[in-house]
Amino acid sequence: MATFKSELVNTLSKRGYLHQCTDLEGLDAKAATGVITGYVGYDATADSLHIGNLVSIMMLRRMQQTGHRPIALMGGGTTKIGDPSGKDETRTLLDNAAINANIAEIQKTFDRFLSFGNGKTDAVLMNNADWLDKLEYIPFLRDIGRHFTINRMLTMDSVKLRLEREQPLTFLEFNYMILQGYDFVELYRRHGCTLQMGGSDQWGNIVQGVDLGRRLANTDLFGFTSPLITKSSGEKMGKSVAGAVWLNPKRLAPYDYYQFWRNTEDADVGRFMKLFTDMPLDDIARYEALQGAEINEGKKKLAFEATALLHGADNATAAAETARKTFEEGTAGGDLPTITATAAELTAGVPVLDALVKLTLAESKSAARRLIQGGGAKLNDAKIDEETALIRASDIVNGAAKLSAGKKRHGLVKQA
RNA sequence: GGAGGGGUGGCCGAGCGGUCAAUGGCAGCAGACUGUAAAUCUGCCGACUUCACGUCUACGAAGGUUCGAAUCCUUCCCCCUCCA
Repeated sequence: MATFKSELVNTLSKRGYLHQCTDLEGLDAKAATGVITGYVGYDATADSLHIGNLVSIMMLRRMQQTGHRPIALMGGGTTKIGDPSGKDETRTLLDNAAINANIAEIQKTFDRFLSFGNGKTDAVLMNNADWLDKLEYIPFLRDIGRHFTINRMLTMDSVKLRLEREQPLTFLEFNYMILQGYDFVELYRRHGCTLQMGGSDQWGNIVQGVDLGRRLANTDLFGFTSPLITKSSGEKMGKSVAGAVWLNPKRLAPYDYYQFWRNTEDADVGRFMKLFTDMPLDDIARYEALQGAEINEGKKKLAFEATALLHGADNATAAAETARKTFEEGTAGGDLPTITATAAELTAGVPVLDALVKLTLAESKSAARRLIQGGGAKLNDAKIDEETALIRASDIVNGAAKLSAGKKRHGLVKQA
């Protein structure tokens, strides 16, 4: 692997973030001699970012770690349009209040990965609604629209694929890339931002911004994309036993986040350590050398480090301890989902079916029945054979009865 | 505006008067094997309950024909292609 002059490009390259760059040598040279301001844009369509955003968040973190200034750009304005990339359907549009509420939540996530402030390398959070909302149609068309040709836009994957698949693409969405390109120039003007990063699916949009910078501001901007991170088995990342892998703890508990990483495929451990933790490369190399069941040690380390970054070391420790008790001791860890029952309810017996549903171990009572019929439900690690089984006071051992759906999903029933 | 084609369960996609809650694939859940891995094999996979080939809700929407429709007819909505 080539060695670069700048710590930034070196790090990005060695840790596996590099997919494409508009001018890698140019970026490297610039980063070697001064502070670069770079940004990544994020949708505000939900109140939480998810695992798919994490690579780019880490890229911003790497920028700061190597002495540069990251900008997290919230798409308060572009969210009102909807990015057509990779989608066949027009997104539901959100109103201002919902978007702003989402941004407030997402900001908390960035606080964990970046240090914000007014210093030279302090991170900045921007919202493109600040300039996009004020745009006037005719002046915008004349100043910006003139630099975009339909011919070119039609060749962009986001547009081309939609058209090839004979799916409708509204004019509204067609404008998305123009606005994203304009964002880049706006950030350049306001903050001297010269680098836009993103996932490989953003390449087209990013290049448009780089071009626009040349035409509009006569300056050289840089674009940098990361590869699409998939599991070694070829699947997309992004499912935990609890559903989507959200970064907001309100949506996904630290314990479940830990478990997501704990269940990483063997072949991915080293790669994910480089991307998603701050572990030194030589440390990672030692874990990569492990074989067979020993790889589990690497997965624990990965899970701990990744969880500690997002949720703090305390939460990571608690999650690791719960996982250890649950899977290695076979007892019940404190971080598992919990419901309570009164003494009277326990005397009468709490139906297992209800408890499974309440603990979200089953989606419905019917699903709970099927789970039991399929032999996947356990009470205190003993298979439940009867759908009518009850949880009684005598099932509460050490303060809780453990209900399980399969080997990995557990919940506790405690006495109120 | 004209002429064709199409809207089916989370997705893709069969069905084209009964045996259809609807073939198949993907995704998902569980079991076996394991190392809380992958691969593989097996079962489940609309909801509800008294678990039973029971009830309810479903094949764009609303009506109609029929003993009986996702399948036929009418009107409406939406999408695609070609023409103007």
